[in-house]
Amino acid sequence: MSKPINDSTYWRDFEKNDITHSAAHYLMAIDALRDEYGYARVTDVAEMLEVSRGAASMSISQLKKRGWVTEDAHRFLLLTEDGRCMAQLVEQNFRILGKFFEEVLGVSPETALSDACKMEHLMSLETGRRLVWLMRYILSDESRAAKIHDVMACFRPGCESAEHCPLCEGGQCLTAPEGDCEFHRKERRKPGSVNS
Amino acid sequence: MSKPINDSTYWRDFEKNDITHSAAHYLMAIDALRDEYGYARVTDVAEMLEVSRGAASMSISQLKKRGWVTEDAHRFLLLTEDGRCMAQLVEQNFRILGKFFEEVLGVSPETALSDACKMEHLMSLETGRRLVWLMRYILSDESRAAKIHDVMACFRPGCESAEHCPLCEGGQCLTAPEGDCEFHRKERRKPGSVNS
DNA sequence: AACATAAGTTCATCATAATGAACAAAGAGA
DNA sequence: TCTCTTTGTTCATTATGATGAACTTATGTT
Repeated sequence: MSKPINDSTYWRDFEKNDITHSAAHYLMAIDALRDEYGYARVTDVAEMLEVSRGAASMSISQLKKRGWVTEDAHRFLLLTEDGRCMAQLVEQNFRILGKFFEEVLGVSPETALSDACKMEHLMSLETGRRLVWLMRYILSDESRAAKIHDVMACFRPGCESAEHCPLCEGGQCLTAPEGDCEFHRKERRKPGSVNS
Repeated sequence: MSKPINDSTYWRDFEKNDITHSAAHYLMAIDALRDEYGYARVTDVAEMLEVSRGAASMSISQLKKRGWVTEDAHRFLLLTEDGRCMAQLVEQNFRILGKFFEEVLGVSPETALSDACKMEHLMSLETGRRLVWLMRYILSDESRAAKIHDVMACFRPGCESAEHCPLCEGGQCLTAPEGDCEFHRKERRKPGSVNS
């Protein structure tokens, strides 16, 4: 088994992640509600996330057991130090990924935010910080930023459009073959999709 | 609700993703096994992924129902056109993210591969293609690549070490506050971790 | 033919995360 | 006080994805 992709030392990391997508959004909802209204109740969280009150109640009681959520003097929901830490980490990752996808890669805001939201709780602190470092470098110089934007503006999917590809030459080609499967047909039907 | 992070139009996209992390690895395992040995059976897949035969059997029967897996003339597992398409897409995303994290951001191989593996099935085709485009630009010129590597080599977490931060000035600071919570304490204990 | 091993499926069980219905408790108004 | 609404919890159910045990159905070997 030479291919590392199914290496059992990490393909199950997904399950052992510090926080689930769902839990992250419950924490962020409590944070956002307290920010906006000064308090957060089970019903408010349920409404914000558009889940049933039952689901919110059960999920939040799990978060309490994990020590991420408590109640304040008025019995309103409150993030603990650990809970706020997790929420901020995930929110930060969301902003980092969203900004990178949209402002550096030039992905449509729709797709950028959707992708960022899916990946936000899975990116490690180290990777997130380094991505910020890269963005800070790229965007710190006007002409450098402009050059990147120019390059990304004439983005075309596929290898053919590139005169010279340092990626393919250095190993495996990283351009997905445009197959005639269900997925690519759906992709081509998308409004505003960029396809060769 | 001005914050888009909990916007219900996309926080549930996570559940509605085309493929689950688990399903992606079953497909990739079948692909890898056929590549290496010319055939793939339920037991081989179970062994490769280190799951029980029962789990593999049930998961694979789901993949058959979805039309991603069939059997060949010898009753060995075989990816359909759609199945191979999904597998290749996810593998491509894994390679793209892994290469980006490791070779551009300078993340440790361990973390780079773990992060890539978690995110591989969630990155859209558009974002993946654009990330390849960016990498091709960055790595196509020797001095440009060297400059990026220099910049990333002197990476330090936190804002303080940067003289000038175009990210913070343009909006919200993207550097996660170094809180004293369970998560950051664990992070600091990691061997080889980069912390201020 | 008889027996052992290998391969694959099915079942009971568990965990997460959702729904909707039922129910309990707390407040508000006539 | 009685009633109605809001709030929150619990329960039965569903779906996914895992385990381990039991079981069936090959495939060999002597």
